[in-house]
Amino acid sequence: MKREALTVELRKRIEGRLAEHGQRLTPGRTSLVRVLAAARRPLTIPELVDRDHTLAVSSVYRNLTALEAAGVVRRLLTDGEFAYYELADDLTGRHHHHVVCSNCGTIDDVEVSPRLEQSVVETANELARRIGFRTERHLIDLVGLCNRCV
Amino acid sequence: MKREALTVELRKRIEGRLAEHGQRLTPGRTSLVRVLAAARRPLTIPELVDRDHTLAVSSVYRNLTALEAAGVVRRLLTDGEFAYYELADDLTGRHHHHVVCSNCGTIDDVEVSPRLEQSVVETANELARRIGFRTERHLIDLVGLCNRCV
DNA sequence: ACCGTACGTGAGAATGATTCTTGTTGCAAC
DNA sequence: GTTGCAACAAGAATCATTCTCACGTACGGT
Repeated sequence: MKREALTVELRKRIEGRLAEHGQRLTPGRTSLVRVLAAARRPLTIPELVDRDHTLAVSSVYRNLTALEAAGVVRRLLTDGEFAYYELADDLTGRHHHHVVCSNCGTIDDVEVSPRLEQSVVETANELARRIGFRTERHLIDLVGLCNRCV
Repeated sequence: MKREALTVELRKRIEGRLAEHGQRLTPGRTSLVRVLAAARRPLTIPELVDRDHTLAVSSVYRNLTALEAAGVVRRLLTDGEFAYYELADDLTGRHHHHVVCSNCGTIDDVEVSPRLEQSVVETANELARRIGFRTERHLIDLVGLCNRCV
């Protein structure tokens, strides 16, 4: 298995966020971030363990929870049997959404048009006025058939 | 507990969809649809059982699965402990999305601007051309704080 | 450098939402 | 009325996730 080191800058930013929550960037957490960064799409816990057999399942769950609390990773909303995890947008610098295949269940990253993003922001503002909802983030998933399943 | 009958038309359409899948609209299923129609927001299984104590938990799970396969109800993507269910958009005639409170977990229905819907359709078309993904439906969730939790 | 404390770890047990199993009931068609 | 099949209820089984616990390890004060 190829193990590219994280860039120094990325490591520093992650350490900072964990420190704000009184947590450290340990080897196990570093491995998780490395695997997630290499994948470029959300992964399930079994997929994470498959890609790095030094990871212990119980520690993966615990560390993903800690990383999520620190805003380093995000757990996706899914209805499948496994939870999916990915690096936070603001760490990768790639704000993105997902296409979910309703046949094989695979999730892939996609970036969408600025026009769509702008429409979402306008909608969030309108809802704040109308029902007092304060939007923190949004989620756009396109559900359908991937090119392999069509 | 107030039990409004379903409109004759709605009942007919649901019976039709179930029939296409070799299933019947039984009393248990009718109760589920009635409770969901009255709620006007997605409900969890415990909430469903709370609102109609004649429902048996195991039957609720089975019947919701059958109703979902027939396209009568939809199971939402969530990361909480319970699954949420709602009536399908094309039965209620109200295409809508959701605002999810990140504090209390409540999910409410919202309708969004035609401009936003149009942007999503354009994005779906572009993805079909670019990566061969055939979009069947989309999902827009705004995650943040509801007016009670702000 | 040396501890003490607190956090991190990994293996396995416990939890609990969901699904499966079993035996029974009720409708429909002949 | 009887045969066949879907639907039913209750409880057991499943299995992703969380918890427990005993051990290891890094940091801070001295």
